[in-house]
Amino acid sequence: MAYAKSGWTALADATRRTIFERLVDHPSSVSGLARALPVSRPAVSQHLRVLKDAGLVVDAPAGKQRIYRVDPAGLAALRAELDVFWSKTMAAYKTAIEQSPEEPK
Amino acid sequence: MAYAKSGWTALADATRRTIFERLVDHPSSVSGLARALPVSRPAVSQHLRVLKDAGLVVDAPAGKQRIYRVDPAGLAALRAELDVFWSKTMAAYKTAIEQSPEEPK
DNA sequence: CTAACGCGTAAGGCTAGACTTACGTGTTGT
DNA sequence: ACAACACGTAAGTCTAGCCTTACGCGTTAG
Repeated sequence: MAYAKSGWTALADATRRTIFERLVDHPSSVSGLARALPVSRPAVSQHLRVLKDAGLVVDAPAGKQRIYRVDPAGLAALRAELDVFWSKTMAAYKTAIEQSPEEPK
Repeated sequence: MAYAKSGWTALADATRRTIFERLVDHPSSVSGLARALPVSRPAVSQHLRVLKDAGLVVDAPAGKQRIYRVDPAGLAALRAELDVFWSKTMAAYKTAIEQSPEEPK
């Protein structure tokens, strides 16, 4: 399942990262988030849209409200991508100890 | 240690992510990276500056060139931050299942 | 010494996107 | 029924930042 936008892009903005961090702690409604942030409610809606498109959050209607929560699948995808970076880096780091690899090209 | 800019911001841009991915595979010079990318060499320099400020890469002079490589410490910091998200999300996910049984579809 | 290479930085143009206000839709309570 | 609430979206403004060309500094080869 391909996401509309990369999770990296979604978590790039500071405000959006704050929203995500709050959702990590506990699910919230849109206005609940907006009340705790220095931006307007529509701005929060737009941020949530980006996070949703990235697969990082899911939403469910709850009466008049709409509760957003973190989507474990999207977070896992990001984690997997980062782990590839990590393992490759560690592998290169390990081989770099005994010899000094030079890359002229 | 605090970095000038968040690693999330540094990896937000697609071009910068490509540069980082190449450095994950093997250290490179600036022009080496520029040759493989559809942007100019100064653009690569500016991207590397952002990655360096975020603590994700380190550079070392090598003759006329300047070799950039991934900094394991910066990558580990990002990984740690993501792991916090992950563990918190899993904890909330687990209690959500225990308290309210998920209805099968 | 001089020329060429590799790199970083400055200055400017231009697009992406973060934010606002205004409005429309669906839901709940009176 | 109407009114209030929660939310999403449209339209427009404005800033951040990505990319370019032009230039200056250090390093190496001839």
